[in-house]
Amino acid sequence: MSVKSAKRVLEIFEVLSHYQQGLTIKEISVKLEMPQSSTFNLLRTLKEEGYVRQDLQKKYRLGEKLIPIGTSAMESLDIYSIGLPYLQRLMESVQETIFMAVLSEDELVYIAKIDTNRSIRTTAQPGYRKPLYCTGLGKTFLAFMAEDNKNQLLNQMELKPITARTVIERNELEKQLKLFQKLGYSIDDEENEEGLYCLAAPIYGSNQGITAAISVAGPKQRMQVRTEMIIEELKKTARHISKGIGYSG
Amino acid sequence: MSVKSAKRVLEIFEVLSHYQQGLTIKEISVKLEMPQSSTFNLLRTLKEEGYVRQDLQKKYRLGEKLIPIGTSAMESLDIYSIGLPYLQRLMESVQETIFMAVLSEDELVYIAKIDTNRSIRTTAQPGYRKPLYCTGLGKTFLAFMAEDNKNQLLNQMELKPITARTVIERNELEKQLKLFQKLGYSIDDEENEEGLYCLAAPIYGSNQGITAAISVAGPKQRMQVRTEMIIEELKKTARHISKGIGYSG
DNA sequence: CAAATGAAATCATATATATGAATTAAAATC
DNA sequence: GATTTTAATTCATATATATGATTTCATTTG
Repeated sequence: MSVKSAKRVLEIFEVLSHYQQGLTIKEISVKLEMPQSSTFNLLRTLKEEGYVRQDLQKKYRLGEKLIPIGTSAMESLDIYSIGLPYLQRLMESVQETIFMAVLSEDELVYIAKIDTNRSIRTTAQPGYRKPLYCTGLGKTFLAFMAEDNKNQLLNQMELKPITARTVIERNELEKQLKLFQKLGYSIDDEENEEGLYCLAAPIYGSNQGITAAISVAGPKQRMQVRTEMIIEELKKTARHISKGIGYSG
Repeated sequence: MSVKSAKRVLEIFEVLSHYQQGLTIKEISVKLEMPQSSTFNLLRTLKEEGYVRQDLQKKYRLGEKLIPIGTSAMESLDIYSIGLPYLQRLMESVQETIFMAVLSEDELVYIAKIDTNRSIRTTAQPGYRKPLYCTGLGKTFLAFMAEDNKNQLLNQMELKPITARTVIERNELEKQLKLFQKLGYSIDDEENEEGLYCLAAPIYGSNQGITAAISVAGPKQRMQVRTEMIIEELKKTARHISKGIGYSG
């Protein structure tokens, strides 16, 4: 049996993370379907400990204690410290922005972004979440994870259009995933941000499964004239990092 | 009354954030002085929800769910989004690294770092914690917070030497704080990192108290030849941000 | 390979928490 | 500024959880 109030604490964190402008007790209790009095007690505890705070309008927001906890969670990933130096070198050789992400339930979480001096506009940042179906990194997870895991995720996934090019047909998406599997890398052709073209590859860990994904992202045109070279460097880097974190396949 | 298992969840997060290499159930239960069976139940719940995970050696570590939560906590601070553009301009005018931090219990938490192209070596990063007594930002909090609050913090604070110049005498520290109060800014002269000189100033919020602190950090020599100009820009920026977040003093 | 350590799981019951109802406080509306 | 609406808080008790003891299983260490 799971501990009810422990689970509720997590649910409160989760919902508050989606409402950075804060929520009232009522709003939280309605959204999480729990009695106001219980919500009140939990929030009081969390507030006492600095894990939530109340803003000027008395609305509850996430507290500052969670900031170093999140950073620490990121750094406790072996892939993080082992991967960074490789990503730096990848950036230098391809001269485009590099991302690394891990899977968190049905979303990806960015854990690194290596900027170039010729910077690009992108909403992705370390610590941000994005859906799987519309990003190069996300499609990499889907393409290279276990078949049944993939199907389970796809079944509960809503394919909302983000840009004009977002793939919103499940069949089309599955066809792509099969292709990526064969190619050993994934492509995101402005499916998530206008003008942004990404190439992404899987990183495997000691459990022999996909553990993370890395990508090279840049303006479509600049990327396309060097696709071959970028893919080669990308896949090489992914192999090196995989080996570095214990993959032996 | 606070909710026991909710509080324990937070204690688990806290202790795991200090042991990025992971802890066993036993270690956690000993450190937090709670029964193993209770610890087991809580960890099972946290693991089910992705807030902790077990590494290859089965040790518990913070889970990936906490990463976006921490980022969101940072962004939910009004000072964050309001302050950043000002910090960017400050960096451009002084051409040194800029930091911003908030207070979290008895520590400071960095929430921004604006790099220059002439970069410096520093261990400080957004999301990291540092003690108050040995940093420019920390001493700013101590100097500009309410007197009784300061004394309470100083009483429970151990002044460990970090570098050769760290102030480890309480009297000496209090003398400094009084001086900083008068000056309107604080100085960290290699007290936390060799070679690093910082000037820091308080940011006040709508509650009329210190809400955050910002600093300019750079190599001692480079900083000292321009101290006056830097202090002027620093204080100007702090005033602007304070006004921006609702200070009316 | 024996011994020790640690993890996982189960259980009955003492203890802590969650709950709905009631009360108070705050905000919105007339 | 009275009235209504909505949110926050308190409280007694039904309900859920935490606990220590115990067992099993797995892994590590000597």
